[in-house]
Amino acid sequence: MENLDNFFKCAFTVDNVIFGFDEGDLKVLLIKRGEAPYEDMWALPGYFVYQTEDLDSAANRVLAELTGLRNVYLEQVKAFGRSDRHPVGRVITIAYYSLIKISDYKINAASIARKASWHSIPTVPELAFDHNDILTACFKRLKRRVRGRPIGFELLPPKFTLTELQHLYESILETELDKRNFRKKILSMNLLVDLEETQEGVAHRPARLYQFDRDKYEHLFAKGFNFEL
Amino acid sequence: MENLDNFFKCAFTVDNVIFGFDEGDLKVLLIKRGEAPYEDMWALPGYFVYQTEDLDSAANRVLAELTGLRNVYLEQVKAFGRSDRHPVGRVITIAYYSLIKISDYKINAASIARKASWHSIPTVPELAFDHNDILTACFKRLKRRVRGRPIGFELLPPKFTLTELQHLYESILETELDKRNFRKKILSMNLLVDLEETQEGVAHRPARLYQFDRDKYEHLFAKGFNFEL
DNA sequence: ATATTTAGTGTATATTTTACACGCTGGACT
DNA sequence: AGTCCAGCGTGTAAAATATACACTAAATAT
Repeated sequence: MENLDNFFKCAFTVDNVIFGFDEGDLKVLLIKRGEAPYEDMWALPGYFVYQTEDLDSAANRVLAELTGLRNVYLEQVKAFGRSDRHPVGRVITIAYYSLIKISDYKINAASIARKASWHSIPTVPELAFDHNDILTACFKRLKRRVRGRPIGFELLPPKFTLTELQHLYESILETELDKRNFRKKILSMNLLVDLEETQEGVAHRPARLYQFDRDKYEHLFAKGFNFEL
Repeated sequence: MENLDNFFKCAFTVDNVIFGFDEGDLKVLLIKRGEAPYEDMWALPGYFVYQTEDLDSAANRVLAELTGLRNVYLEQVKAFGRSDRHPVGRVITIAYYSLIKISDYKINAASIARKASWHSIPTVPELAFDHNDILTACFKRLKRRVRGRPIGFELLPPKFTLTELQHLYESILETELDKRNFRKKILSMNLLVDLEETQEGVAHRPARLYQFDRDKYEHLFAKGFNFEL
């Protein structure tokens, strides 16, 4: 460890599975590759880690470049490093996933240039490199995490209905939930503020709007409270 | 991604948190550094990943070199890559933890040369590099994993008593468990074979010995069964 | 024989999870 | 104005699970 004998020309990248939720569906942002290898295939957004850059910063950078968003939920999942995973050289990638409010996603020059678009999770096509493996690992992590941390709200607009929240959980957990039991449980945590407003412009009885009380959660969490759905 | 512009001289290593269980205590195998940086400090066993080597293979290699053991439980946790984490150059490390039966640990030339020794988790000293962070992350992962997968058995000899098993869980979860409830739960899964043997040479009523039925677990798991303690 | 140490066992209570159906409310349509 | 439609909002009983708890049994040591 004390010398440079074992340093060689190699690279590491970060790949970021960017999740969004829209039209009752969990989606992931993919980009169309414009060059070999894997030209014209869909791939996860990723880029090289600069020499003096922390991994988390690199992941945030990739996210900001593509979506214009900062300070969003971002979590490292693991490293992927099969020695043959990249045809050009030895490239290890560190996989992250992030959760964004799809309505905040800003189409910018980079996202146009890289032909970014949203794909429903259940119908993601074959991806470049080992990106299907990476996506699977990140989705699995999200599935686990969402039950023990109140991160689902990262995917919803600030005001949401309980039905929207339920559909979000159903998409992520890939299961159906009972409406009454879901509401009982989520409301019993007292982390949602009833805004005493209702939806507008819907062709049926409008639902109440709620907001997640982050401060209250942080406070309870510090005292040992555990979110659990 | 298509060219080598972003390749630079760097390195990646694997660091392996090797857990063992002995005398009712969860332990970790540390080595005493023989050279700068961090000379004479305790550190996690780790080494460079060779240019054509998979990450998992490298982690297994580190483990085998030090302990002589192969085919043991090994799980990647995450990458650590603060740009200043290594004083000599840019070194990203991939953290693994492994679970071994401490009685199988073979003291060999490498472990003598690297001055390897076991340390109780609660009293681990300050470590080189960011190795305390790595240890913490791996321990946390183990804590979560051990409740949802039957991996605790990896740390015990093939024949064990229920009290030993309970103490193992107590060390990992850092909590006390109720003897009757623990037994009820673990036995109700029907994954333990009662060997109809008892301990020998103990100065008290000898306990029954059990064995984990791995085949049965695999079979049940394939059918959707979930271990849960 | 008796003291010491750890093994092994069951029940009652509290808590959590699950299953389940109908009236309400607003807009859309005619 | 009346009716239709779609999705909202609500409570209870039964089942399953988790928790709390204390004594007798079996071996060695003295």
